[in-house]
Amino acid sequence: MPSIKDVARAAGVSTATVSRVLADKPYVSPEMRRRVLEAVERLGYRPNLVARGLRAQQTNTIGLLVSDIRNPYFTDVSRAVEDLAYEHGFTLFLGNTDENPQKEALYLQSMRDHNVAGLIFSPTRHASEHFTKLNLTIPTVVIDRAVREGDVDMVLIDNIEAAYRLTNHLLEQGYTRLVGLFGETSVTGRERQRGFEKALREHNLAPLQMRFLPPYIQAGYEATRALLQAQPPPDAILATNSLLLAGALKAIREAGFPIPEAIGLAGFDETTWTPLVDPPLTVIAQPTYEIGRMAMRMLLERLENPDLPYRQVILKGQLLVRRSTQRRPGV
Amino acid sequence: MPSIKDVARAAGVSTATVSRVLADKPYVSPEMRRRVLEAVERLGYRPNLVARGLRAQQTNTIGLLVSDIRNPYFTDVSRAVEDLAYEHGFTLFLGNTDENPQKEALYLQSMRDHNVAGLIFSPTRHASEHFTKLNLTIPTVVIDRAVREGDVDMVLIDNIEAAYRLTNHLLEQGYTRLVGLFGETSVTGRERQRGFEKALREHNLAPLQMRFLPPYIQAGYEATRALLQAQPPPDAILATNSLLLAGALKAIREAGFPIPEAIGLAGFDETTWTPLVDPPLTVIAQPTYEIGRMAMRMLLERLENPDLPYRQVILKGQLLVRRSTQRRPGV
DNA sequence: GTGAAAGCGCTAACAT
DNA sequence: ATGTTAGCGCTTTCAC
Repeated sequence: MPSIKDVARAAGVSTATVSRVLADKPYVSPEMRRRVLEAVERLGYRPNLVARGLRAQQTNTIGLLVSDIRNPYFTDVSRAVEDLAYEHGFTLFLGNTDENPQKEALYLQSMRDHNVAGLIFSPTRHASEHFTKLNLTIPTVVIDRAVREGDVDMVLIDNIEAAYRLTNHLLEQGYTRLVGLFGETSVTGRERQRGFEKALREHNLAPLQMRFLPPYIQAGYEATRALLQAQPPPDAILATNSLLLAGALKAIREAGFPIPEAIGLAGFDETTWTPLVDPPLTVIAQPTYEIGRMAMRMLLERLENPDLPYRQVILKGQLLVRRSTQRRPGV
Repeated sequence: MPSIKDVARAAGVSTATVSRVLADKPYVSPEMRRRVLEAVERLGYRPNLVARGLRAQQTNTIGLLVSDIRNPYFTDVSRAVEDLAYEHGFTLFLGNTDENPQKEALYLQSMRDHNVAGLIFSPTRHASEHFTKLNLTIPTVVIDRAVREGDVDMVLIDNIEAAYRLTNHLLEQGYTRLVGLFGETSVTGRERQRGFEKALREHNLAPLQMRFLPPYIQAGYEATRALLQAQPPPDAILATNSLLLAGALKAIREAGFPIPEAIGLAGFDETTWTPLVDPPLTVIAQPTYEIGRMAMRMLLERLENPDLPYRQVILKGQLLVRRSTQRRPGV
């Protein structure tokens, strides 16, 4: 790998001139520019980004910390983030925290140690509740989970409202014995629970059951299996992420309850399969790509202008009504 | 951010001693070690990885280049890679190439510029056919797509065999007018086509149609829609990745052909939804997590020992027979 | 055992 | 307009 010195020697100029040419700085004669570019070309020179990062005390990397990239929500978000990062010459560090505060802390350390320019970050419940204690000096945009205190940019959806809307839809369809499955590890789960309860309360109903679960299909499956044993069983299940939803569907299927007649099923997150399963599922679709794009855009703006006031962007989920909750198709 | 100098000053030693202590080098007196560690603790010192990377001419990062992280195959692989990377103190750079040789080339450049220690890489068809011309000096493990020439470690599945097995299964079920949907942009698509044709030939049949498509649901959907118009229509469709498969399912559904009676549907890649859709889909399940883990393990071994002979690991896909191809449930 | 000093590749302040 | 040089933070000779 040739260094800037090699280029300077080959072009018969100083390294400073090479640097100037490459940075498109003014005050370089056309002749010098030509000679430098020729040498760069001939040697196949590429600037060493590690050296540049050290010197500039600033790298062109950004860190993306999510709980699990396999969660379709984060898969989509990460794609959006990466797209925009790529367009702007940033490279993406990816880390899965597994909703584990310790792993999360290690990754935050690592991102700092790597001197990333910025961070897009979906904090665990623990981190979102003690955000200021994290002492993040890196420009950060928080996604998906609201942070109580602390100055940060955030991109969120209105979880309470979305869960409220979804629950109301179930109630309008005549379901009354509702069960809620929530993520236990993020504040998002709590918020969706609030919307769920609010809708029920307004109808003078109480939840039949509520479960806070880790974000795995298996967890949704096992919880649902158990819940279906109750006498009388629930007549509707609301699962607040795509993993719990998939698990719930599997359990209801196996138990032989017809959907939507005996039991209604609704959840969060539009994925490839929600319209394709049997029956197609009613969900709140989050604008995942837009969330990722917005987060990255806000980060870029903050890098450009650190004094910007902190902003909190709240996007709305979209209710997609499908057969899994259509108990009254005629109504 | 305190630097090693600050630690040295605080501990009353030289930076060399601090470095030695942190690297757990021998020949440091217990007293010095104690003082250094105390100062490190007190100042909250963290080594700057950018500086270390420059000095060592070696970073603790690895690059993962895939066509699209949203493809469930790559989502799973990336999770496995990240797990193992994390366990070994490596941080992951992620890039989507979109099957675009130019974007791919830029990313390969970028990875080199960042001086990554190693690369896990799913080449476009173009790159896999001209692999030596890529002139990769970084230790690399190629996944998913075989590379013709060139010394590289690879982790693959036997695509010809898998497609052959899947096609035979369709033929055994009595389907005869088979259509194949293949990825156009990777060599994987070609290989699966070979297995498809081989099975047909052995039954003295010819494919009704074959289509090479970009890896998008929409592409699978549109192609299938068109294919179903034929007179007589196909009686089975084989889609060689999960995106084309989802598109095909959607089109068949809309056209109102009952699966598996009027038309059989089979494909590649087990995902959350393949067992949950209506009807559940027969697929070749690739051991995605194992592929990612193996790739990363091979990379770590090569970093440890660059003189290792190059290895090609071929894993077998697993045929999961479900209702979508069960035309003869009794047989 | 410990410290002084060079140097990884780059940029920017300063000198000319 | 161009060159000289210091220094980003670290590790590793080399000298003592």
